[in-house]
Order: sequence, then C-alpha cells, then structure tokens
Amino acid sequence: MNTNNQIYDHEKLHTLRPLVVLTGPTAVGKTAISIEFAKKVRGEIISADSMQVYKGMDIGSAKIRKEEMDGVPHHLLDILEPEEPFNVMLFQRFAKEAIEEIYDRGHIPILTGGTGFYIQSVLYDIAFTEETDTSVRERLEQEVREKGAEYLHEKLARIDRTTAENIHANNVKRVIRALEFYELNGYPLSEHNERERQRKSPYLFRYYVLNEPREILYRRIEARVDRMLEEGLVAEVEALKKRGYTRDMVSMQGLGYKEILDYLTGDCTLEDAIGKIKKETRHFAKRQLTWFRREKEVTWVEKSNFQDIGELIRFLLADFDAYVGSRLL
RNA sequence: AGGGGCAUAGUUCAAAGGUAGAACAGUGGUCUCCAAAACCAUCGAUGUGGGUUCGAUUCCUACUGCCCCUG
Repeated sequence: MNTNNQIYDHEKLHTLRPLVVLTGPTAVGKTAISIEFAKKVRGEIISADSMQVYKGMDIGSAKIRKEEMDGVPHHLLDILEPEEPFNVMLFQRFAKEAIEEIYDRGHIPILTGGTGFYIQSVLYDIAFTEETDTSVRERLEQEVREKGAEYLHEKLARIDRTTAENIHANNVKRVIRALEFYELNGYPLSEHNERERQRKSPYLFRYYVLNEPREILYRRIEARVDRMLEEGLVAEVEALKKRGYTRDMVSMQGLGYKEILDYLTGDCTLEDAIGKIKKETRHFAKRQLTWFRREKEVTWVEKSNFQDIGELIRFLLADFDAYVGSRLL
C-alpha cells in the first residue's frame, strides 16, 4: 500500500517543520532505503547531490531510475544542463522551495544524498550573501598565477588573520574565496562564519547517517564502479563529450566523468581510468565520513547491526515516530 | 635437478658498514556559494639462522621464498 496519498495537517507541518536527512557514504545503499522509508512516512525525496542535478548524467552519478522510485516524488534531479554551474547556494535555494511545496502537499521532506555541505546549508539555513560579481574571483585567480599561493595567503592574513590561520596557503581555492568575500562584502569571512555557526536549525529534524564496515563499503564501491562500466558509463561520457562539455565545467568534475574524459581524450588507458575512479571514490567516501563525524546531532545507523533492510527500516520508523511522527498527529 | 639473479613499508622503488628515504595505498583531519571539489596531517619496512666487525639491515655463509636459463 502506498501511503503517499494520505497527508498530514498543513498547519502543523509549516509550524513544526519536520525534516528527515538520510545520508551516508557513497554506495552504502541510501537510495533503496530512502524509498522504503518515504513510502512509510508519506515522504517526498529531495536529492542532496551535486551531480544528480544534471541531465544526461545518470550512470556515473548513480541516479535513481524512474521505475525504482515506486511512486515516491523526487526533487532536484535533472534540473540543469551539464554546462550550467551549480553550487551550495543554488542547492539551498531549490531545496528550500521544494520543502515548502512538500509541506503544502501535506508530506514530509526527506533529504537524501551524500553531499554533507549541501545538507548542512539547508538544515541550519546558512545565510549566503548575494554575490553576482565574478570579476573579483577572476582577478584573484590571475593573481595567484602571477605571484603564487604564498603571496595571496599573506594578503589574506592582512585583512582576516583568523581565516588565514585556518586555511593552508596551498588551498588556493579557499584563500581566493576568503579574499573575494572580503572585497565583495566589506567584512572578514571569519566574522560571517562565526555568526552562521551559531545557527539553530529551523527544522524538527532527524539526521541519519548510514554506515557499514570500511572493508565492505570499499568492496561495494569497486563493484559499483564495475557495474557502471557495464551499464555504459563510457558511452554516457562520450555523449557528453560530443555535446562539447569539457573538464572546466562543474559537472565534468564529477567522479567517473573526469576520469573517463581523460581516457576518451587519450590521456590514459581505460584500465587506468577505472582504477582511478575506484580509488577516488574510496577517498570520497572517507571524506564524507569525516564530514558526518564532525556534524553534531546525527544518528549513526550501522547497517551491520541489523539483520536486513526490513529491520533497519523498522528502526528508522520507530525513531522517527518517537521524535517527529508523534508530534504531527 | 644444475646454473644465475633477487629478497627493504600493503605495493612500486631509493639509500647506506654507524640504527633506512619517497611515491601510491591505508588512517585521521579541515571545510559556511567549484564540495563527487580543494587542502592538511600521520601510521608503517631491511625474510630466517649463523659468522666477520666496536657496530650489519649493508660484507661472508646456510636456509627459506620468488624469478630467469638449462634439462
């Protein structure tokens, strides 16, 4: 039985603002669990994923297929062309819109996906300053090329000592962002960050992090990469390449895409590319876990503590009911 | 079986008669508009037994294992 046709009280939803976050490292099995869970709690899924927003990038981003959705509405999939840029601020804007619509429909939003930064931006409603001027960044990028990373870092230290101490000089991307922030907003980034860090979430949320033993996760990652190849990852990337998409686009920096692109350009063998995808996906999963460990207020869900998916879902439902569901009735 | 070669970190490779370096992997971490990105830190090794020597992982030797050639 699909419970999605039932709804909660709109008023209550807009006041209590329930929100479920279902995340975990790549390949841990978020998708299947999110569907089962969503069906049970009358949920709609918002994808918190920086690559699945792009059309034509299905295999490499492990995007859920229509037939797998089982009637559960999904948001933020296939909303952009690969040449369009995407970032946290845009994600936050789209996700917030989706959340309000979901409340209007009497349903519960479920944020599912592996991009911890994106989840944080919505969960704590981080304020991003409106910046449209890209010339500053371009100028700074030119400056690093000419004068080097140390120079920029020292420049940052002069205007924002705290941020400079926090960012290693080699991390050019961040140093530039901090300088850009100062120039565009007139006050140091550290001040802004300090303020935003105090934020309390506007949501009544439960933040579940799915996990499993590292060895198992790594094996699943490698098996999944092999499956992507079988499903036609190379052809998918080839099609994108034919349409003129290149490495400097945000979309083409996705795992699996940049490596296959290198292969198609003749920069490496297919075997090398595959090995690299596996390796970098493992690294990625590790970074994701580091992020979630640091995130407060999360509930870790170890898959190996459960007999099967069914038992895991029952645990999630009981937990959700105790903290959220009971208050919606 | 005979001859030769090689045994150094999980892997690939350095170095050296005075207590071994690196890359990659592994592990930990940073992150407030490129985050599937960018960046930082760190664990870890001389196959085994003798001998020479003040001192060996390095030289000699036996063993073990691997590789090549011959049969």
